[in-house]
Amino acid sequence: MKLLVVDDHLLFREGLRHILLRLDQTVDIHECGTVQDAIEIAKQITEFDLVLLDMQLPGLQGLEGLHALKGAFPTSPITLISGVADQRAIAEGIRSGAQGFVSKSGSAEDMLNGLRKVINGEHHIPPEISNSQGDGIRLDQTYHLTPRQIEVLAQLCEGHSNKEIGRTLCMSENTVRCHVASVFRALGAKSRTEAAILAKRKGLL
Amino acid sequence: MKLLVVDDHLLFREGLRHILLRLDQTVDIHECGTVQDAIEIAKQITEFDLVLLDMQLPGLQGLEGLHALKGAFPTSPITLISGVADQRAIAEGIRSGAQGFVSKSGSAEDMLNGLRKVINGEHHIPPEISNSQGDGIRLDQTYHLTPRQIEVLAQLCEGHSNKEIGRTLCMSENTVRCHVASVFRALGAKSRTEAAILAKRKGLL
DNA sequence: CAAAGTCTCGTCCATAAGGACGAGACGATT
DNA sequence: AATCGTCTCGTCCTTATGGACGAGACTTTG
Repeated sequence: MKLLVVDDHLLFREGLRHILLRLDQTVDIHECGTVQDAIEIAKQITEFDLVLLDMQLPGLQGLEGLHALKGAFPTSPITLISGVADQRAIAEGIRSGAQGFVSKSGSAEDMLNGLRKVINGEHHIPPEISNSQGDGIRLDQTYHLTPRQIEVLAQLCEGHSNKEIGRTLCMSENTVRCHVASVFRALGAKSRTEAAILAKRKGLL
Repeated sequence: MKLLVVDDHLLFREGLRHILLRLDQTVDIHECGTVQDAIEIAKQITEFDLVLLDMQLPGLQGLEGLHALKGAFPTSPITLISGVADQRAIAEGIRSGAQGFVSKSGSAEDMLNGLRKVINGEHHIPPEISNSQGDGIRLDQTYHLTPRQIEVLAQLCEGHSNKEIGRTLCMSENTVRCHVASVFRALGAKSRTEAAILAKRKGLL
């Protein structure tokens, strides 16, 4: 069984290797640190039984990385790994063709069960995430922020003024105000300082 | 030998455990996912030979977490772990009393060498980081803030307005402004959002 | 095609924030 | 006793912030 692990943390890959050995004694584990490296590997090996992709990577990252990887390994099932269980990103990942998702925070058993399902051709999403999408029981607030709002929020979190944000993002100060107001509504913040704190605390960037 | 690993990713902890076993066959590894949990552990076990702290954690995070952990284990050497080698954060961590730093991206051998140094009472900073700062980490920037200024800054970091701060600290809004202005001068901040970020980043509270 | 969402920019207005002064009260230091 | 630092509060002023509208252009979705 051929596996590919794409994660920039060597130590994490080493830990993962120990876990993956419990899938099957004959596993053949290939590793790399970036999507770019994975695409290089694709020139030699065109198919894996499973590709594990970290969502936080240098270079091609998140969903972009997923799309690139799908192009490199069109027939291999891809499972996403992430430290932060961002529901929206996961949902979009599945919609973009990922076969499953496992959390870095979960137990080794949870991970192995999920990966076995994916190898068998099923999909896998941790119940605590799919539940909150199904019943609408949102335990931890998933915020809907548009791309532009996130850019503005990022600048705001650096302590920049509306005028400065407008300059760096090439939009009028009025438009910045508009996005800032939307962000405040979305986060329930009363001031930019509060928004910055919430953004950092909730890991919205 | 008693070790404590504070990292929210169970899988990473499991990987780390395999690495740490190579330090010493008799290691007694304790684990938890947050600084809050670590403080709970401190009620039973007050001293470790080494505490490993991830800098990206939910809840108490970064330097704030480090300060809290220093309080819980005042006599135990603390080594920071991070996926991103942020020189500034590392320098401030060392300045705040951490004994060393190891990168998640490094090899297992690098990590073990670093940890051995820390256990032996030395400091450890990866050469690629200390080099780029020249001949070591400079222990600079000590901000002089009066007690009242710190109280105001703490409220400011909660996202409160001058009026609110005045109410909670029993002083006029004018006096709050005065203290805020002093804090800005002391930190070199241009806005309250920037001051809040700096205060959190430098661990001034 | 139509509807919905996003991004853009504008106006008007009230309030908050921030800078630059002065000044009195209080305690500790010299 | 005199000085220094801190805390307190005030005024005057400019700028920044935030809320509440409308409205056109553009893309995506149904």
